[in-house]
Amino acid sequence: MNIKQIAKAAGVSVATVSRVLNHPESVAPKTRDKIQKIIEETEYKPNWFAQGLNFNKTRTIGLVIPHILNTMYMEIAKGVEDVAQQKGYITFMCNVKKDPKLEKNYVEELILRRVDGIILMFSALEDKYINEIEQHGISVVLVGENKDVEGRNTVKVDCRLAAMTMVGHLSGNGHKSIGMLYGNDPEQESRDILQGYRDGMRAKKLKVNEDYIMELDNTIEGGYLGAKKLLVGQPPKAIFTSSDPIAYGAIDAIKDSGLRVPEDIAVAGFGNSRMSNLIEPKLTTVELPFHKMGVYGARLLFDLIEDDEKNEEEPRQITLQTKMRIRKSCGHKERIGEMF
Amino acid sequence: MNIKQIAKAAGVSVATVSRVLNHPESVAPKTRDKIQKIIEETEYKPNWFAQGLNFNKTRTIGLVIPHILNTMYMEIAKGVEDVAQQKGYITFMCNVKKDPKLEKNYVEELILRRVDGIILMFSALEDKYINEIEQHGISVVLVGENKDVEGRNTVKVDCRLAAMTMVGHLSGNGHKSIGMLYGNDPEQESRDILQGYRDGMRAKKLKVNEDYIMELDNTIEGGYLGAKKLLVGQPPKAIFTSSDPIAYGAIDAIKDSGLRVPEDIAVAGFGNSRMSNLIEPKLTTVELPFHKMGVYGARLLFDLIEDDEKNEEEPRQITLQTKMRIRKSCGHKERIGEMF
DNA sequence: GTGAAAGCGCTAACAA
DNA sequence: TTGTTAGCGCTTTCAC
Repeated sequence: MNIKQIAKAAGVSVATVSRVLNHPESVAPKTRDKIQKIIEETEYKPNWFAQGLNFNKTRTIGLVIPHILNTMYMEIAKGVEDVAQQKGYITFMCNVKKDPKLEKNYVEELILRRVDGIILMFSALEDKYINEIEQHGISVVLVGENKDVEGRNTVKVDCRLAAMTMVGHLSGNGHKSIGMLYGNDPEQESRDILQGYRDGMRAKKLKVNEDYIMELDNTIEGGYLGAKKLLVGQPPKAIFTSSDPIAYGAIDAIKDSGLRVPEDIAVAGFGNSRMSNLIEPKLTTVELPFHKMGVYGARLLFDLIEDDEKNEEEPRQITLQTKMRIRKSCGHKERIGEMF
Repeated sequence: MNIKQIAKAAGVSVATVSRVLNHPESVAPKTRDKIQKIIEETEYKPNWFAQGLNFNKTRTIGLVIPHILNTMYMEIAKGVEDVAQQKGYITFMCNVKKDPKLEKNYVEELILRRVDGIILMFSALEDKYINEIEQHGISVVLVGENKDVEGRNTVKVDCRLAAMTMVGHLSGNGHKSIGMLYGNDPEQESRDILQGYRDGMRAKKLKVNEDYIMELDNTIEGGYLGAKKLLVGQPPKAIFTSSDPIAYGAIDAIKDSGLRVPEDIAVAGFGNSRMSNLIEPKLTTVELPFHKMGVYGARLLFDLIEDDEKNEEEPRQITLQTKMRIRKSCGHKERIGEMF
């Protein structure tokens, strides 16, 4: 079923049908009704390619996700998708599996498919490459990027401050020697957390023992192995980790060594993933506003897409704040439940 | 940059450029090389809409996901995407949030965008509607659907058998009164598990106490509340649940009541989600081959897409088997670790 | 081996 | 208010 057949059936020209589709007010009510009726009856839908060829708009956005099996990322994705859907856009979710080459491939596909905008989540893409995307007339928003990118639209979280606060909290619980297990990924975020840890220690005038700082895989296994190393000799009284999975691994390792959490060693994580109040003991952690990041990122993107002038304006950098989730694992003296 | 400019730069007609793109062997090597060089230099990429208008193929598939925050679904999605990506296809992941109306909307968008095929995961779509999709020349594969659909290409899991086996295992551990908490969703799967439970009880000649069977929300909270109800009066010695989250909730409830798992009440789940070997006690559960479901589903779909004859053949129904994950929560007498 | 031109389905400028 | 037609960028048939 194409526009020609509709026109024929209605006894009008294709132009009139096209008008009914795009500027219905410019068609005589009688003609319009007649055509609309036929369109409904036949369930005619304009050919998407033909429309694209004329409009060069697709009502489609691309969302580049580091890894779809990671619920944190998917919460951001949901935020993006919630907004997109409400706007009547459809979203290409690309699982780049933390592979920069794959990410590039996907972005090229997105450009090819003429998406109206792209949201890059914790992207590994070089700056000049992002420029290339924009040269194709595609708006770009970076979400969850903590790198100091200038001249870009970004949504980020102040991880350094969050880490500082958590160290302050651990110190407030009486812990003086605090170890730090941080992941190698997402790179910038981990670095910021590490920096926050150092800043927090300094703020509380605590001595940083470099042997207590360890870089490892951002996985449960990574946390397990890292904590095991920390446990030989004189372990710290508290361990702060740059992600919840690392904390789970650490807790497992501590238990396996016959020690108790938090009595012997306190643990605090970062991310507030779903299971953090399921494990024993429930995990004290930093809650990141994942869904919100997606929502804000998407709104920013649609602002750019729908309002061309916005593209000329100064890029916006939105910074979101975190929340502390005080549970049992950090050895808080009064169990006050969850703190907001 | 378009084909005309390339043609001009090479001093040939657009037809020749098009030939180099689509049937390079039909062009004189000298001309071909020259054109190819220009194409590379200019990084020319054919306009996707124009190509679509001619080919009516998009190298794109649609994947309809019940909910992207559920890791199980995303594991299936990853399986699909792994295959798609390897085939050079890009995947539209649609998060339908278990809303049939939204699902329909999304499918319509996919049809509009002329995807080459659609994979429906635990779909709520009516049969006649799936027929409509196929009438648009789009191949459809159902994944994770246990409903008895005839004449469709499907990949499913034998949940009934898995549930039977698990009941057998619990019985083998000496439990005679076994309760069943089953979710209301995914509908068919839950029903199959319930059926497997009944069949398993019968096979072991155990009496089914209808008060021990309860339908509830497939969430941690649902499991918690359901188990609480079971705990008043004379509770069963073992609880089997139709999903891991329900089991987590149940374990939490049992602990909260001052009872121990598995000493007082054993628990077994279904699904083997990530955290099931993190919680205390580690959860005995049924592992579903999620990733495999996605891979097989995608392969089936690409068979249909790439080989038109296959569409005429008898639809294929692939049934995958599950694995038992025996851990601590079921009170297995000899702690043999995980059984495969 | 290559070019001219028709056609894919649609939109919009221009004419009537 | 409506119709005619060029054009969007490409593929392919038909001549040469």
